[in-house]
Amino acid sequence: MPTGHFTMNPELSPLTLNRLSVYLRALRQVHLEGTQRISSLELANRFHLSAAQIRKDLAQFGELGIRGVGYDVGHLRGRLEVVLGLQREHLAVIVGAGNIGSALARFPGLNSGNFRVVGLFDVAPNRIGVEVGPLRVQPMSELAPTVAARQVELGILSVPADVAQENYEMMVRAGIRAVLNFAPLQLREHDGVRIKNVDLLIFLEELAHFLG
Amino acid sequence: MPTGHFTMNPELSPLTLNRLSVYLRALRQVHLEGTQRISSLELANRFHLSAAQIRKDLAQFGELGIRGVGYDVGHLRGRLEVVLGLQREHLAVIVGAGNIGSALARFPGLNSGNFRVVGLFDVAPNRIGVEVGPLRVQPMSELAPTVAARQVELGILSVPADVAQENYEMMVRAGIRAVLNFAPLQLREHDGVRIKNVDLLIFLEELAHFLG
DNA sequence: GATTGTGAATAGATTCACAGCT
DNA sequence: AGCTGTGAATCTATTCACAATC
Repeated sequence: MPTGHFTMNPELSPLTLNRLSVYLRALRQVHLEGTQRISSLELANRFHLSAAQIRKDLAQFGELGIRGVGYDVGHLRGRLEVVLGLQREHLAVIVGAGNIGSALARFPGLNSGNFRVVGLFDVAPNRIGVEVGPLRVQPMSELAPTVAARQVELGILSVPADVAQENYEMMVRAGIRAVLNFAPLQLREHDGVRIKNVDLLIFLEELAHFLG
Repeated sequence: MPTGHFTMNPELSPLTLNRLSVYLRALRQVHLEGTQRISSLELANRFHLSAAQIRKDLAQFGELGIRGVGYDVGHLRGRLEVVLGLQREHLAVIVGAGNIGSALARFPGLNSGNFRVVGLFDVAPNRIGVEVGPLRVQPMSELAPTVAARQVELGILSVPADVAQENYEMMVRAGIRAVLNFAPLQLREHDGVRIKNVDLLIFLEELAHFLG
């Protein structure tokens, strides 16, 4: 299987990227069950996806499947992990030790496999030092040193909206490379420091629309 | 019928719906600042949106703006609130009083304005009765009575993946109308009980892709 | 003069359907 | 015989550009 080309990102659309994550999750489950091979149709049926779309999505990374047979689960899984940048562990810090930040610090999903939270920061003096799951809340002054020392790539921003922009800027200056933003506002993005917004109210509002 | 046409949902696409929420948030902010009128261009510039798209999105609800002038902020805001089903308060319950569920129960954003959490449920006997913000954790047996008595419409599902489907089914049977799902799996959706998935790991995976 | 609302143009995403491998 | 990979067709979304309106 010639895997020479496409080491450069072929500029995936957000929709495709999202689906690749879904495929990866499905493949990991199938892999755990011991299945060696799976066809696009089986995958589609089991996980309510579109077989044609699975093939189109995957085909852009070369010929990953075997015609007449299907996909090798382990191989495809590995390939998607590389595409999604999950072949190694990524370190993250959380800024904002309120409800959401503290919950995330304790959330096992964020501390197993591909991601690990190595710091939890807050401005409030009365929060500093408090133990939250495996972490202790640290003052903001320790953000930049931590990021530099441990080569932290990801920042999780869980502060109130009115201080979110300045906290984002601090993350940028500290050397963070990408930010997951829980504050309900549109941050002004700095070059090279990508933002992914997670706005719980917007999710609820979308549901509310269907309630009429 | 007070507002004539389009009381029936004109079947908005998820992308449009998402943007309408963003517009509403922007308008609320502008409204608070006391601004009476705003043009699509001003809105676009301030919030990094596309003016043409704002106009196209809004135009499907009739002629909401005034040519040569712009949009009346208060009127447009009200209109979007109706479209998004936010003209009244929606009650919600949380099933799963773990990290995420407890954080959401305490999250002020979910308890002000258009949404109110009126119940927090869990199976674990040692969690029952624990105070979490304004709520006490209740046993699952009280879910259906609560939903029925208070006409709860929204369910927030924050349980582990392996019990998510059965807890979703319980919500459906209890009479919940729409579910925000934090469990990392694809639920089998029942007719009329819409699901919105919020998968934190998928968000991180999308960011990881850009870290290479 | 300014700004909306909109048809036409463009770009993008999904589905179809089948040639080409195994 | 079965399933992938893919060009063509379709569907959807976005942007353009300007006539209609204030």
